[in-house]
Amino acid sequence: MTTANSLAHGSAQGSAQEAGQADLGSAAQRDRRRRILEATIALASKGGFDAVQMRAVAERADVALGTLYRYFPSKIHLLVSALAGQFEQTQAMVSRKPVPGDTAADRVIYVLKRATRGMQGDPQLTEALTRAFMFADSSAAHEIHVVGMQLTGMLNRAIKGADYVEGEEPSDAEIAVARVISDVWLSALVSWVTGRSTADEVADHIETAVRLLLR
Amino acid sequence: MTTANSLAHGSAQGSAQEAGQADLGSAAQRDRRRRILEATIALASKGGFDAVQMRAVAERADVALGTLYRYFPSKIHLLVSALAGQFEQTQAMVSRKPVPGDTAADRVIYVLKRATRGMQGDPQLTEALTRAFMFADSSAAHEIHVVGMQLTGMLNRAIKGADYVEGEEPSDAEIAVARVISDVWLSALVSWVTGRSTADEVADHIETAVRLLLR
DNA sequence: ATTCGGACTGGAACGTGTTTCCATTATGCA
DNA sequence: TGCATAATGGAAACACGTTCCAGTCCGAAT
Repeated sequence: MTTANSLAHGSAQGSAQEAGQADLGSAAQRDRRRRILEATIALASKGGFDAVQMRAVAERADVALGTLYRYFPSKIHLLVSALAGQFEQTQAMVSRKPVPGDTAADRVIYVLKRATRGMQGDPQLTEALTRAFMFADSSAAHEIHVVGMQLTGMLNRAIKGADYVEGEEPSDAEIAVARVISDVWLSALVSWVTGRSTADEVADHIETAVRLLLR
Repeated sequence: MTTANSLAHGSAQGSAQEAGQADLGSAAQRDRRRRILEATIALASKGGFDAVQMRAVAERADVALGTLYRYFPSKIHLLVSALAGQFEQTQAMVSRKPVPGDTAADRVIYVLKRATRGMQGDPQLTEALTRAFMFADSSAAHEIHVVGMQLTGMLNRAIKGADYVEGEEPSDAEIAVARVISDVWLSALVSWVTGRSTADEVADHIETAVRLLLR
């Protein structure tokens, strides 16, 4: 019996099947949650972080402001959850076929460039999600951890390439490399989002870093 | 407890231009600026990002709110400028003697661990400055760039060790490595600030990354 | 000394994230 | 079916970053 409000964040817990989202009790609740995240993405996509205003999200999702806050305890939680959702979606698409490339470096670069291009295709959305991720404080540690795991998981799959096996644990060295790469990727994303780097510079920087790390 | 305040390069006085920050004309103005940054550090040190409230800073610095905004156009600008000041101070202390260590990796690790320990000694201040840095948008691009340069400059000096020469430009490869390392350091700092990593994990992660990059 | 222009003060006011409260509506259980 | 409880809607209120304005102070030019 989930006590009262386990519906808050959409993450792990209940075990359950369904890889990602939380299992909300009723279909109506699942639907509200979906509408909220949908509205969040739509507003972020149109106007970035500042355009994701809680009143606007609530109105667009057709829920009361108080309800929105019951589902997501802050704007940051909301946006980071949305980021996790987007990631999951991307991962589902990517993980259908093995990553192309002959070396680990090639595969990682392929994956990252693809992801980067995807994000650059919707700059406002990327700005909103990235800034939320970076601004998050410890109260959103759990949501952030979920995203971090998605990211390093994706990288580990790319590093292993065809040798990748579902349950297999990566070695410590592999984990370390994946973490460093995701650090670089996030920093690069931030610098792009804040207008300090161009898309090309981001791509170059990531490629350089990966080749330094996977040699 | 870093309680900074000697960030104004003492000379600058008379008239001239002085490379660094805009040097405000009158002594009273320089003093206001100093008081503001001092108040910012004090409040941040006591209660972190949230405690740096613009009204509180203004009151503590004994200036009107409007004046505070004339000196620093937003809370983010204020905090990132404070960060630059702290950095400058650290650098001034560190740059007196050459960095110890036989290899580039050792020197870089030495410098980063020292800096990291310094920041961990005042967690609230670090949280405030780090989150401001990460949340900054393009309007603070200039302030951020200053900090980035300080950081990569510090790293380049550590990489070169005794061979370091003031005016000499680092090679592209060196710049790339320094940037990757600073990316890792910032990410590690963020994860520590948000409670996702312990201080030891941060130290380990940085050491691992540096050894991967400088081998 | 007077005047002029810009900087400073004090305070009100606005926007948006967040909290709070209560009436109303769903939901599940006996 | 009727009731107890939880969830939701609706709206006001609060907190803090930010903006604005009217009046005051100060130094420089006349």
